[in-house]
Formats: sequence, structure tokens, C-alpha cells
Amino acid sequence: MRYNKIKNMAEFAALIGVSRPTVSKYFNDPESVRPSTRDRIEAALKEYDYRPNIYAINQNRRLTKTIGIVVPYLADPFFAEIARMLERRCIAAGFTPSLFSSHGEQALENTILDNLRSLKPAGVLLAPLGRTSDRKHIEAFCHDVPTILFDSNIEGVGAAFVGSDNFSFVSQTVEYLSRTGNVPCFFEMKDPANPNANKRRLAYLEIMNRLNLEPHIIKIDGKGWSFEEIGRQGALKILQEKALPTNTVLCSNDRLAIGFLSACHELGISVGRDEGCSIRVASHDDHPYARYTCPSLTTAAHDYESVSDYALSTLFRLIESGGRLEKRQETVFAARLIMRDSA
Amino acid sequence: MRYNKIKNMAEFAALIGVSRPTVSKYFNDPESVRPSTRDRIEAALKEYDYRPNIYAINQNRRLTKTIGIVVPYLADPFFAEIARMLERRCIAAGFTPSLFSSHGEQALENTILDNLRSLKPAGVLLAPLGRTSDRKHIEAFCHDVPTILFDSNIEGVGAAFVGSDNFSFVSQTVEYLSRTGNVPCFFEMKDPANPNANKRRLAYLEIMNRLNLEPHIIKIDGKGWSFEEIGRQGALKILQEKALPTNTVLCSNDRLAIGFLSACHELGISVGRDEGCSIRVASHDDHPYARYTCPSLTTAAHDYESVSDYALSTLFRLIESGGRLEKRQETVFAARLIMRDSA
DNA sequence: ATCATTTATTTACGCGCGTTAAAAAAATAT
DNA sequence: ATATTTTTTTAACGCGCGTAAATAAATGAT
Repeated sequence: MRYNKIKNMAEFAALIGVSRPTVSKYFNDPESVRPSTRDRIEAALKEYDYRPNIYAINQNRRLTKTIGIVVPYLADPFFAEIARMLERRCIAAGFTPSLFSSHGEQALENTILDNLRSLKPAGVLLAPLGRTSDRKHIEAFCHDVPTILFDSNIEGVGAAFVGSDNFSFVSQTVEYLSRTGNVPCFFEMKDPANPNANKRRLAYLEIMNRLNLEPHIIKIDGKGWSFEEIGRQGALKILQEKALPTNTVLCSNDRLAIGFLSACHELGISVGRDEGCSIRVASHDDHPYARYTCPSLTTAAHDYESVSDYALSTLFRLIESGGRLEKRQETVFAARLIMRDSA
Repeated sequence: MRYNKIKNMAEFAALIGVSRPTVSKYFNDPESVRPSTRDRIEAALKEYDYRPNIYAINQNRRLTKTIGIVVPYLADPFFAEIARMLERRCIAAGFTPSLFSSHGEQALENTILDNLRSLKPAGVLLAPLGRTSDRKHIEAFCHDVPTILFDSNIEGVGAAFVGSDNFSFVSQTVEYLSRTGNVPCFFEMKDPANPNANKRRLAYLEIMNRLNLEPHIIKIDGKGWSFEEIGRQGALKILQEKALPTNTVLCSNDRLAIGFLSACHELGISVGRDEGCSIRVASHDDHPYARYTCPSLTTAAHDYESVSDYALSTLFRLIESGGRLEKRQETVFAARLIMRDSA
């Protein structure tokens, strides 16, 4: 590693004794130059640490090698985990992932998309806020940038949607719970921002109907993204009022369940499927912490792997086909029931 | 909003009837042009949605308005939370944050820094992996890019360090625990990657010594970033072997404690400060989930606000002073004891 | 050795903007 | 109205690279 600072490609090319276009060709596709020259370039690359100026590169490209990843709330370990997998796969495929969190705010989601647009990304994976998203804005964005929606679907927006099959989640938990004990009631936020929550409620009603069981839905107050606290407060209220219609509670998602379990503990209510426990609690998502709640949480797990794999392979297809797919496809993956101690 | 797509600044300027340099001047500092022309530009900006090409802009700038934020593991809610605050403050200050996670891997940390360097960021906030970081690589990076370290210190690297005062954390928990019950033993990973862990152990020893109490350190196996599982396994082992020297356990960090509590629950060991509980567990960090463990976790809280505020204001000073500060400063903030139910 | 083919070089232009110096115009002060 | 200051315009260059066409060189097959 010499101290000579190479300022541009021409200088670097001159140093090796190749022409600048050849070096340019090499950076765009190392396989496209003769092995002997490739070796010379790579040797020089080791000695002098030259890197092409990415701004100059991207100025002339219509599209960059960047893939934007936008999630609604990164402080939610569920999204952090998905983002982690997506990033890895982007890197493996030779793209540069760029990660953004909307932090639960519509305005921020919009500005992120605005900024993203001017980054000229090859494609974008967007998990929208959901009900609080600015549909028009996202539509306009998707019109300009190849975008795959994931996690939360917005009907008709984006080139495709990849997510989880909410019906599969709820059918498995409801079926399991009602087979092994009392009929579950459904615990959820009154006004869920996430469309999955609505689908899960409908699935619950549908399945209870099929099983010829009476549904009970408990709707709790609260807004924002502090689901644990919302779940805890809601549970405290219900439990103190002894308003629970059955001894089995199915939470819409794990974060609410975490709050629910916390409330149970505070009130000295024992949770679990064992004899002597007074209630059972189950949920959906298999949040990274579901394993460590007390008791550990019975839940339906996302197929993280498949969702992220499929979302990215769809995006790659989209990119290769120049930004348009034949038809907007919605692909959802089934859940896997994870039986633990809470139910 | 018209359908006319403006492709460059010249076209946009022509549309308003101003010269291109004036528009350029406006974008660099809106205050630098006459109010009347500013109004005309801004009116046009509303009508046609022109945005200058950021690649063309940054190609000629030595530094951009980007601030890089690098954390070791974004799926850890602690870092997700800090990242969230840092991002907000960057945006408020007119910078564009760009967030990266090393995902616990040295190789990735290195490539992130390499990529970041070519982004020519105005400055970088780096929370390094710690012991597993490539010191040389980070040093070289800091040599080229104005960088503030946070969370994990690496002696002598970066223009400054901002973090938490580990001694303050441990002294408060130890003092509280030993005042209100039995003497705490210290529960930690055998080979912690994070330098804070080492400082906390030393602080524990120091404080126990001052208080004239006998220290006990329990070192558990495990590596990687799955601290909950490591804590759980370690706790199961210790508890089953009945090898706990006292009935009070002070975990090095909350994620280990979450695993510890999970193990206690599995083994039917009641945790808490109440009569009838067999052990007490406390910890450090005030992890976002510490409130929702069962029982809720007594811990020492980071001053997130102050750390992120100070880290960024230091970075801004650094940027304004052209990338060099008089002297490398290490600033740490005291902890706040959060008394909950676990101890 | 000859011709066809692949790969490299040369030359030249363009991308969208920053920036600067000199000239012109507009605003402000006298 | 004139002089002075401030702002804008004009014109022009540079940044580092992509890219294309024409030419030259190396390679491979015959």
C-alpha cells in the first residue's frame, strides 16, 4: 500500500499501463476483460487502494446498484430481523442495500421515498406503515421506481407483494388452542395501523365460524408503535375488570402478548398450559423475544427466510425485466405453529 | 404539479427565468438569494417537482451532507433505539443519515467503512463491534473521515468517544442491591466482545472491594450476539448445579438478564424482591424490553438522550472545525437506577 | 502463415452540477 | 439624479466517469 493517492481512473489506468475504458470495463464486469489484464488490474488494486468515485459512476447510470429497504419501525425487532436477512441477500447478489426506517411516521415515510427516488436505486423493498401510509405518495413512487411491497400489503400498489398468510397464522393457533383447551378470545388494538391485524381478526371470525364456536373479540385502546405498553395496559384493564370471556387469549401479535404476559405477572395470574395455570396466552409472529417471555410464548412463526428470499428474488426478476412485471402478484407464506409454554 | 419532467438545473432555471448559477446558489443556501427570486424559485419548486441530481452535486463536493451511523448489531433493540434518536437529530440538523449494521461481523464492519469512505460523508458516528473489531482498519478510516465513536470505546481511535459511565452503572446497582439484601454476584459472558462488559466487571470488583464485600463472578460460555440464549443456557447450568454463591444476581447487561429470567421461570424459581421469592436479579442498560420481563427488570438506564445529543453535537463541532479536534475527549454519562420488581 | 475472431486502445463526447470572474442589472444610499 | 452596493447573469471550465465508434492488437483456428 503506497502513499500515492490516486485521484481518478485515468491516473490509475496509466499506472498499470492500461487504458481508462478498459479499467472502467473491469469495474463494471471483471469477467469482461482478458484474464491477463484482469490480473494486472487486481494486483494494482491491492497495491494502491483506488476506488472509483461512486458519485461520478452513478451520475451517468440510469440505475445504480443500490437496493432500498424501507421498514415502518426499525426498533421493532421483527423488522430489524427481516432487514438483516434482506441486507445479507442484497450483498450476496452484488447490490448495496440502503436501509431506512419510517419510525412510524407518515411524513418520514414520504421523505424517505423522496430521497430514495433521487438515489436512483435499482429497486426498493418497501414495508409500508399501512393504514397511516400516504397511498398517493407511495403509488407515485412505485410508478417511478421498481418496488416490491412486503409485510403490509396495499392493494394494487407496487409491482408485487410478498408477505405472510394471515389466515394460516390464525387458523393454526385457533385450531390448536380450541383442540387442547378452551375456546380462544381474540385480543387486539381497537384501531390497528397494520393491515395484517385486520386480516387476522377476519380470519379469527371465519375460523371460529367454521368450527362452530362463538367468537369473542377484545379491542383495546391505544395508538402508536408501543405495542407492549398498549397490550399491558389493555390487559390490566380487562383482567382487573374480570372481563375475560374465556381462559384462553389469542393476541393479534407477539408484542401485544408480551405486554399481556407482563400484566398477568403483575396481577399474579399464572399463565400456561399446565394444570394450575389460570389462563393460556398465544399469539402470532414469533417475535425474536417470544422464546424468552415468561412463560415462553406459543405463537405462529413467520417464515422469515422464505419471505425475504422470495421478496428479493421477485425484486431481481423485476429489475431484470426492466421494472415491469406481467401482473401484480401477491405471494404469502404459511405460518409454522411454535408450541411453547404459554398455551 | 405538471407532467413535464425537468431533467436538469438549466432547464428548471430557464423555466423560471433565472440563471442556473442563481438556482445553484439557492440550493446551497436559500438565504443567499434575494427574497423575490427565492419566492419565484420556491413557487416553481412546488409546481414542477425538480430535485437536483445528488450524484452530480456530490461529485464535486469534497464532503457531502451525509452522516454515517454504524452500529454493531441493529437487531438489538438497544442499538435500534439509539439509531432512531441519532437519525432524528441528523435530519433536524439538515443532514441525511445513512444507517448501517455490522451484524456482529468484522468483515462486514470493514466493508461498511470502506463503502462509507467513498460516500464522502460529512461525519460518521461509529459504535464498533469492540474486541472483534479490526483496529487497524478503523484507525485508517478515522484518519480519513471525521468520526466519533460511541457506545464502545477503542482507546485512541476516532476524534472523540461518547458513551456511558460503566462505573456509574455498576456502582448504583451494587450499592442498591447490597443495601437492600444479599450481596450480588456478577453474571457475565466468559469472553465478552464489548469493552463495556470488561469495564463493568472491573467496576464490580472495585466497588465490592470498597464496600468490603466478597465478590463472586460467574462466567458463562457462549459467543456471538444471541445474548438472551447465552444467558438462558448459562443460567440453566448454574441454577441446576445450584452453583449460585448468593441469592442476588447482577447481570452484566439486560439481554443476559432476560435469558436468566427465562431460565428461572423454566425451573420454577421465583424472582423478585418480595418475601417468598428465592432470588433477585438486576442488570444494566434498561433495554427497551426490560419493562416487560416477568418480573420487570431492575436495571441501570443509559441516558440515551444525552449520549445521542452529545455524540451528535460533538460530531457537528468536529465537522465545523474541519475534521480535527484539539484533543481526543472521552465523555461518559451517568446511569439512572430503575427500580422494578426483579430486585 | 493466413484469416477470422475476440479483446484492447484511442478518441471524443456527454452527464448535471459546482464554481469563478467579469459584465450587467437591480436595489439602496446619498 | 447620481454614486454605491448588492445581486444576478453570462460564459466558461472542471469534476470523474460512462459510453460509443473506429482502430489496433492479440488470440485461435485452419
